[in-house]
Amino acid sequence: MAGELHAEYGEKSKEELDELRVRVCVAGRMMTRRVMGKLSFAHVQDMSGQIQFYVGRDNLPEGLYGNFKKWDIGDIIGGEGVLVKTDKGELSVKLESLRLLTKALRPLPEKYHGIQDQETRYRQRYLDLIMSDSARSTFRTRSRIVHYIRDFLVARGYLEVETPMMQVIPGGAAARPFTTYHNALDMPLFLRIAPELYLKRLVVGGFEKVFEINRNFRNEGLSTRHNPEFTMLEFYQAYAVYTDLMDITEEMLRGLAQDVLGTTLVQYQGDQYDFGKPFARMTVKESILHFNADISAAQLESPDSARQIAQRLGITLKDNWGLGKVQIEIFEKTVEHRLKDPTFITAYPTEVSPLARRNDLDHFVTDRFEFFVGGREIANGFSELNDAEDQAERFRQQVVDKDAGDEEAMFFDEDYIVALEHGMPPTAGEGIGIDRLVMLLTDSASIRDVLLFPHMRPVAERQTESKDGDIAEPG
RNA sequence: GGGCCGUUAGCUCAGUCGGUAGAGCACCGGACUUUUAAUCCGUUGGUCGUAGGUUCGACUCCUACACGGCCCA
Repeated sequence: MAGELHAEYGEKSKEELDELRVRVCVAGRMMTRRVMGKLSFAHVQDMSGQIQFYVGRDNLPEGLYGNFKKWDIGDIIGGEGVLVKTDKGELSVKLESLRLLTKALRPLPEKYHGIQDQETRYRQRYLDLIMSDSARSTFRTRSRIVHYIRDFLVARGYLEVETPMMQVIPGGAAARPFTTYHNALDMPLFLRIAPELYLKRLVVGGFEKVFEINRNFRNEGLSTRHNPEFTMLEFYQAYAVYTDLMDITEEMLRGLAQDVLGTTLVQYQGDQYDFGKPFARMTVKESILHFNADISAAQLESPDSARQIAQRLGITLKDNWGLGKVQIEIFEKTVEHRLKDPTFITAYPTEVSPLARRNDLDHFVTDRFEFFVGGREIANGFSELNDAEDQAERFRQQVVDKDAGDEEAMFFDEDYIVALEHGMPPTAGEGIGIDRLVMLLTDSASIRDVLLFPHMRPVAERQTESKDGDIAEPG
């Protein structure tokens, strides 16, 4: 592999290499070619990097050099020869044999500027990967992030599991699902919006530490932060509370940044966030007061004045919204985008947390947190609601909201209630959006830059596609 | 859903006041035994996103639509 050759022999001098006579065999895509009569140079790229081929006519079998000159940039070629240093000091393979392995029928993008068109980069990702170091690097980093998280959890005794992607009742989040249909069973099915309720069934079953890294599907618009399918980590731990998960999250993200970036200083879109320092922690209410000097605690706790504040902020209120929902709207409007440094926000209203356990001292809020960095939500976790009767009541409220027109409200999941009735130990669980985490750690502005194949609207059908004789033009 | 910007050769981009389209790279032919976006000479390459409209004449002006990007909800 090209990269390995550079690592092992890159520092050797011309003379040392001549003495060693290292024979190598390298294959890859021809990225550049410089023909100077009877001698040519070409760069060949494989997964590990590039290496230069030194192609001399007189070193190759009769006639081969003439063929080589006919091949194109983009062709896949394989060569065998000895390692040398050129006069300019570049490690190269002085070829003694050379083969065309795969012919490229279409040319590569322009070599100097690369692909400038975002659309081409997304629609033809293979070209982006051929041409762009930074694209390759982003997806390597993504893989490394997922591996780190998996190792981190497995090392702490969590069991990796897979739960249904197709669900009879989509649950575990507030979102519109995709629907599909099972012909043999003659019934509708939903692509999952979250694995949460299944993972908690596993905790009921005695798998006390479980996690899943997999795709969720939400039927929403597309944006620089939203793709219809995206990757989520969810993990659950019995006999833990939400503050335990905050500690684990902090440890994991700090170690992750160190592993992936080599530092705990995260550079994102011109800003820098220090994952080495303890993460800030404050409640929803505290954060609203902190960022809104003109709002008092008393105003925030009175339904009437809270609604007035929301209206003043331009929030369109709905009649069935309670105080908790109004507070969260104020939070999202005035606080969320300002949470630049790593921050845990806690004490989310029960009204907007239908799966979270109520706080023992204040039933208005739950033992829940969300984690923010760079003004974006990265994680959401809480002590799980394991009281079957309370959960049933919360589902009933969701159904009321759904009937009132809230398409993101949850369904009543009777089967899940039955599971809870069998007894779920006190448990804390958390979800982390992998794509947003990858964006953060790869300094990517759009979620499309961290998805190999982001969802794109199909290009319009070409009318000129079939021109074989369906319309007879007068000759 | 709203606003702004973009769509011209395979790729990256120019295109003046409305007068039938240019460059570099790639491709094709030629020269060249130490190049690094190699260089030099020559050639080839176009439904100007789509459909209408205005005009003697539209890449250019107008309208609608498609796709994409960014911002906002």
